[in-house]
Amino acid sequence: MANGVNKVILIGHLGKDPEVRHLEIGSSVATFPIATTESYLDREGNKQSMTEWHNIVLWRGLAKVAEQYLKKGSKIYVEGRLTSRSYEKDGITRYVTEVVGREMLMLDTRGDAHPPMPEAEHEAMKKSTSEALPTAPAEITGDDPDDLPF
Amino acid sequence: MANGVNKVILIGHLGKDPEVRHLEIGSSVATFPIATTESYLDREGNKQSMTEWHNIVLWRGLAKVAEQYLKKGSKIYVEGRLTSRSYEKDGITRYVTEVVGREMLMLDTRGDAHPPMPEAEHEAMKKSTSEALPTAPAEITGDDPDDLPF
Amino acid sequence: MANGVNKVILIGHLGKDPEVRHLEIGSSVATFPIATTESYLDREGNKQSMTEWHNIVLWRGLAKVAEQYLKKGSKIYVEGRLTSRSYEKDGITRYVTEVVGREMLMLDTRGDAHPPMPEAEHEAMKKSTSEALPTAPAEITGDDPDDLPF
Amino acid sequence: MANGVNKVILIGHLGKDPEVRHLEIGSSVATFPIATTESYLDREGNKQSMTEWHNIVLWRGLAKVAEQYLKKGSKIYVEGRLTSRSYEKDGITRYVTEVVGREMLMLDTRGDAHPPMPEAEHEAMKKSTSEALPTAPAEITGDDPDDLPF
DNA sequence: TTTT
DNA sequence: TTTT
Repeated sequence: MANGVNKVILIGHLGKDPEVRHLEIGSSVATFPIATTESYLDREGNKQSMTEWHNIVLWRGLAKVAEQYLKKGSKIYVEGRLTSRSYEKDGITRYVTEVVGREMLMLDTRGDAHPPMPEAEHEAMKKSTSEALPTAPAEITGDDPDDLPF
Repeated sequence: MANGVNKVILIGHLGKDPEVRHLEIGSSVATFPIATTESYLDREGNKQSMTEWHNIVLWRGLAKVAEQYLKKGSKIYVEGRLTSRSYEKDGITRYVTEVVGREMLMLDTRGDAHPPMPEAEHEAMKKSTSEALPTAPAEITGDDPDDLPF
Repeated sequence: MANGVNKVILIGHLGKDPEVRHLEIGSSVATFPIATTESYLDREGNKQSMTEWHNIVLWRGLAKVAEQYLKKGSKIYVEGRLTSRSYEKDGITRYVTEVVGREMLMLDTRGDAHPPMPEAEHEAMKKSTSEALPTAPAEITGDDPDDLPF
Repeated sequence: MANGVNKVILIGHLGKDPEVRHLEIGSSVATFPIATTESYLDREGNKQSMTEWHNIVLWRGLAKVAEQYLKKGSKIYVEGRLTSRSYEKDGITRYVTEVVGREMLMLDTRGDAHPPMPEAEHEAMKKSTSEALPTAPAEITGDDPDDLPF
């Protein structure tokens, strides 16, 4: 039952170029690691930093943006959900935890090429018509159910 | 340009019953205040608490859930976006800041009636078909563009 | 370099009672799994749900609250950071991803006992003295202004 | 009762240079507006964007960083809490909603000067000593363990 | 291994 | 009043 919340928010740098796979279905998926580094001062007042690595998975539109615009070193914001899965390797069950991105922002202000349109996960928001009503919602919806590969 | 993030996460209690309006278009909107209370110990070790009031706005499916299941005192989780708007009253321009909810969870564990189905903003997630691939995305998409009034 | 963000927000239920260890240093640590369940409707309109399991780690004050008040089935909100670590087992390097909680809220509205004081991670908030100033900050600080490095 | 959550996460650009006040107490406060812009495609496939303006308030160390490094146009990440307050002006009670920042990150990758040390709100993190234990916490604490009430 |  |  939807009585749960599963939300991850990260800002970090890609540790590698994205690996992108184009699926028969017409969908795409990009995977890459990002490092998030938080700094602090230790007891002696020395600067310390904590770096964590995260496996990021982006689907569809976000995968395509990743393929075209992200590379090792790129700085991004990702909002998504935590997932874990297991797989067999050498007869041993191994576990991987990944962050599946729902939103992604590129944070490099370099004069690089830019995506034609910022992306939420293969989605486009609709124009709202709220007039004198309370603030209209920021819908994020699909334009056409047919472009949803599921 | 979609280089921005605007996210609010609240857990609090309704200060009043929701006011719900059913719009001609077939859509609905619910508004109500919630109080979020954070506690802390002051310098003397006394317990202090900080309460803030927030104007919540829910549209469509979430408005209907609010109408049916929320009332003064209900405890909820809301994730949404901050918006501000102005209006004239007595010849004076006034400003209101509201939180437009994208997701809402009811947190009362009382034996009350429950919504038939948890709601993201008038949306239903689609079944994903990811097989042996990296963790599949948790899509939140509209089932039918026609039920979107904007 | 503190140019990173690493934030996780979860609402879910404990899959087991917390395991608590009291360390020589006088500190405590509690660990337990929680399940977050998100629901959605698939293409055929059937209800589907996605459950993910997360390893939660709570330190100090939060560990003590967990020890006293949490048990299998308890519903909680946790805000924290994602961390991964490796360990050897049977000559194989294994990886674990955990969520180290910075804030925790108990969400059970049952008539159970409650913690005497809500806890942020071994912190107490200060009374603020802001009067006619912009909204006072919700400080989370140590007890002694002298240990504030700015 | 700490049964509440009040969290705001924004990424946007400063609309003006920060206004900084240095208080007698030795503290500082910076205020400035930021715009968050989210983009989307409307039904006709035209690009639309939604911009919201937010009043940001930063205290102490964060105020000093703002004073030194932020200016009109700067891009930042802010995590904080929503607050509202009222004031009288021309005999009329007016309301303001502000976001009091707990964490701030500068997101400009321009070759500008950088703050000596990233800042959380007047806090310094401790070096953790967790070794063979579960992932150590990313403490944000005062400098003196004795001021930890647990 | 949780919950509705 | 910002930015791309």
